[in-house]
Amino acid sequence: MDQDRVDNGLRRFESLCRERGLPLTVQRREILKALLQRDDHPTADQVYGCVKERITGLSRTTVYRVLETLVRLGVVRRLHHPGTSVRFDGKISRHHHLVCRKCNRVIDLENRSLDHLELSSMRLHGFQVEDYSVHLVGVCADCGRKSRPTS
Amino acid sequence: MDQDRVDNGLRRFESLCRERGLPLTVQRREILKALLQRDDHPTADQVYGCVKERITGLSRTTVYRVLETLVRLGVVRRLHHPGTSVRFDGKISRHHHLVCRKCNRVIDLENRSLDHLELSSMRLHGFQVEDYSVHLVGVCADCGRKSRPTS
DNA sequence: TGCCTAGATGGTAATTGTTACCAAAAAATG
DNA sequence: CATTTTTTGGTAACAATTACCATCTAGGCA
Repeated sequence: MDQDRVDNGLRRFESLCRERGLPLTVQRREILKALLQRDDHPTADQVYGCVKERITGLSRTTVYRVLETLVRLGVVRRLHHPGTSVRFDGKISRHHHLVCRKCNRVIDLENRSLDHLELSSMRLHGFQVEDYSVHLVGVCADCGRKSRPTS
Repeated sequence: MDQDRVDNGLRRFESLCRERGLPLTVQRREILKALLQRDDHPTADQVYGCVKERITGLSRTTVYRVLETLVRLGVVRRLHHPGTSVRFDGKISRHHHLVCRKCNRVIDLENRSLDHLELSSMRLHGFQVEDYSVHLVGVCADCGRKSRPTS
């Protein structure tokens, strides 16, 4: 867990709220904090699971709504894993994903050489690229170990 | 629509079925054919919608099951769009995706310069990469036009 | 060709993830 | 503080997907 990322994220969130006149609620702050403190990509339900201990009476509906708000503010990313449900990621700096086709796990990958792809010369039919990420699909270490026991 | 892709896909599917002792059913063949004939990424329900006309009494459940089987065989890809439900793609050659963050549309992008990223030097923590794709996130031509009417 | 068996299909019911709705509660503003 | 606006909580609705089981079909064999 990276305390700086947590602090910066919260600060950025607070100033964005003031800018747009959005009330700063306990729920929004705690849900964002929980996301920033994690290194994985929890589902809405997993977020609910870990935040409800800090906010008594927290509703699942609120979690969905707040996550949506945070995405709109640009402080959280929505991810679409091969598993099932939508996932959320508090890390908004450019990073890529290792996707295991066996267990469906998605692991973050930070890699400088993938961060600077040359896109300018591409014919994109009027599509304006704002960001990108590379999805590497394959077999993760755990699953690879399982399928070939001794080699 | 690319007749070669359809034919090749069906042939590959049939030999894979024989290899693994999977029965060659009408439903499997028609569902795969429908996917190969399309250029977009339909949901299970959209596949159901266009195949049920050719197979009377086709069940939605079967569509889900067959799509799963086709993915396992490797003749169809499962995609996870920002929209909601899972989508399926009969094109299994390497290609990339333009993802519009406004309308959630996903457009295929074929681009040679993205097809040969240098991955060998990467530290992947034991992850074995089999394939990859680049997701370009931004605003599609239609949505861009809407938000800035005259410029 | 017709029978047999494993495996696939159809249809309904159950489950899961997500959204709609509205009354009650909490922020912001002056 | 009082007011106004927005959010929250909770339930009900909804949509996508899966479980289950009786029926049916493809493929192998006599």
